[in-house]
Amino acid sequence: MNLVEEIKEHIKRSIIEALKGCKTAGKISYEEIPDFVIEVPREKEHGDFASNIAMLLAKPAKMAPRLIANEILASLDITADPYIDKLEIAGAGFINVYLHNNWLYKIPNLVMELGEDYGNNKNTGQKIQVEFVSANPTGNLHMGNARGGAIGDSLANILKLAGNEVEREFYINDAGNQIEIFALSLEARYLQLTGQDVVFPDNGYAGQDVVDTVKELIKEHNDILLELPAAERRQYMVEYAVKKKVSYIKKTLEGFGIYYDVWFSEKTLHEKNQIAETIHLLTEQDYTYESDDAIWFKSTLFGDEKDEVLLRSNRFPTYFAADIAYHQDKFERGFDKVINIWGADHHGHVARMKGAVKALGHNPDSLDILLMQLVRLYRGGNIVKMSKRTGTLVTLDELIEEVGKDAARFFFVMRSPDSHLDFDLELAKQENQDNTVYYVQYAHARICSIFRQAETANISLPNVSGVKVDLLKEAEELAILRKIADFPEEILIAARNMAPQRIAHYLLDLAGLFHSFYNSHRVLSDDIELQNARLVLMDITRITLKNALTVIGVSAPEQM
RNA sequence: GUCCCCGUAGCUCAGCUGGAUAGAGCAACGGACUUCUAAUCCGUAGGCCGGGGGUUCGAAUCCCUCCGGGGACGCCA
Repeated sequence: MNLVEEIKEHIKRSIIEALKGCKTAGKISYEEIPDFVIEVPREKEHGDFASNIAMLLAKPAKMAPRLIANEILASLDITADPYIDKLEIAGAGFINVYLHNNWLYKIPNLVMELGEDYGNNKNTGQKIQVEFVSANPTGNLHMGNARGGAIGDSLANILKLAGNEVEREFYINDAGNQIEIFALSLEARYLQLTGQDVVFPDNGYAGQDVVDTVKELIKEHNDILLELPAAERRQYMVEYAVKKKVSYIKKTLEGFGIYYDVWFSEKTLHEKNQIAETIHLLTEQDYTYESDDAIWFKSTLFGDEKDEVLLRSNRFPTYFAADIAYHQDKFERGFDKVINIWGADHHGHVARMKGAVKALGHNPDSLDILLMQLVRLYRGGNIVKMSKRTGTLVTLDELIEEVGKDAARFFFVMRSPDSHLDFDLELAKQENQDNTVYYVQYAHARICSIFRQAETANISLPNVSGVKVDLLKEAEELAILRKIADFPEEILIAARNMAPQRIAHYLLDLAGLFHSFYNSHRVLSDDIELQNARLVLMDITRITLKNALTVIGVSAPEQM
């Protein structure tokens, strides 16, 4: 249920009706009605909504915008209109729409009725998959994964509220080159730990966590390892380590409030021969060729700068080949839209991935890739170079430990995915007190406190149906109602633009309006009817804050 | 060299499908607690939206170009 959208549609329909009337009467001549908007003006003095129709129609109708607006208003009868109170022409030809306040008084009932579902929009029938984080199971999660996690999970929540069926998926890169290197790293550590003098591979995973994993392995299964031939031992170790890493990743992400529907193993693509089949499909369409002993995809046909290797000269598939097979699998599973959250360092991969999707006969627009700029980590003003291979990184676990889940998620999601992010851990810790997430959480806690206070005085939340909500006439009260009314619309915009940061900013706005209200008016008072109306206002504010916080994975504490 | 992202208040960043007088937090300055949590509020100050050109009735927003910062360009993933 989205009241704002409903009213916008109502205004739009009314204007279109009026225009048609004008055309029939010969007052305005036009071929087609341009795609105009009903928007919320920045300035409150410009009404509740405004439309730009007259300006857009000026050229085709060969008429001054203000004259067009005049004609529209003249043929628009609003005397019995359920929402519109007043219309006026302003500026270059804007039509400003003023509503009766009564539409805002529908909000309390609506929010109370929907509760935690408030914010939900009507079903689109679309099935969307969001794939995010998908970190290699060869090491710990780092800051970039943390940002991807915060953005991906929030976006999935937003898309759900926007009326879509949503699935979250984690792609486990448990095959290919880096797994080979991982295996060699494990083996080297194993041999070192059992007293042999071996050189650690140059490009190996040097992190302490690899050593720890091997130590655990030795402790649990050394008897098996001793018996196995080298190649089988390596295989055994890597399977053990990947399993450990995946379960660690899962646990850490759950600690960050992220739960996946599907954990998809790259290895299964190899095992089920899906990569070969996909390459075969491309070859059938004549999109591949052989050169230098390798098999290439003609990605230049799809706007890429150069062709890409699918099968190396050693006949091992590249990561790209596996990824094409993976996307083929996704589309075969029937998603209307597939969204990937990638680090910006993968941007070169976008054009050829879309090309491959198109080559396979799918609409490339049904694949959306949200590129997220990388996180640079600082500690006390000094940049920290992060590398899994050298083992110098700050893990997501450490981040949660140092900064806290709520602050970290809010921080990541507050900024646009497009913006480069410098994260100074020292600063984040120091700023803990001033962190904006607490401003929002405090608003929620304060409302809960009012209800605790009420309870000690034996005052309880009245049933909304018996409450005179039209007693809420103060500017601060109306502003809160208006903001709450906007929530479902805000979800739609955030979904359309894949912009989770909008929800964080919405929360700051709503919390700010609440704090202003709190400082100028009292909820609990001798005026029982007004008190009841305000208790309802507080409760729907609390519900909306909580729902929006839930969207971005931040908790709504009852006390602080 | 080619491609991607960014450049908005002292700092960190918002700004929707182009819309009317440019927004928030922090920092600065001045105020507000006998009353539901002062982790709050109210007020003041702070801007050539990197520069230039173009499209448009209208540009922070779209296009071109230049400057500055970051990143990607492998039979790695």
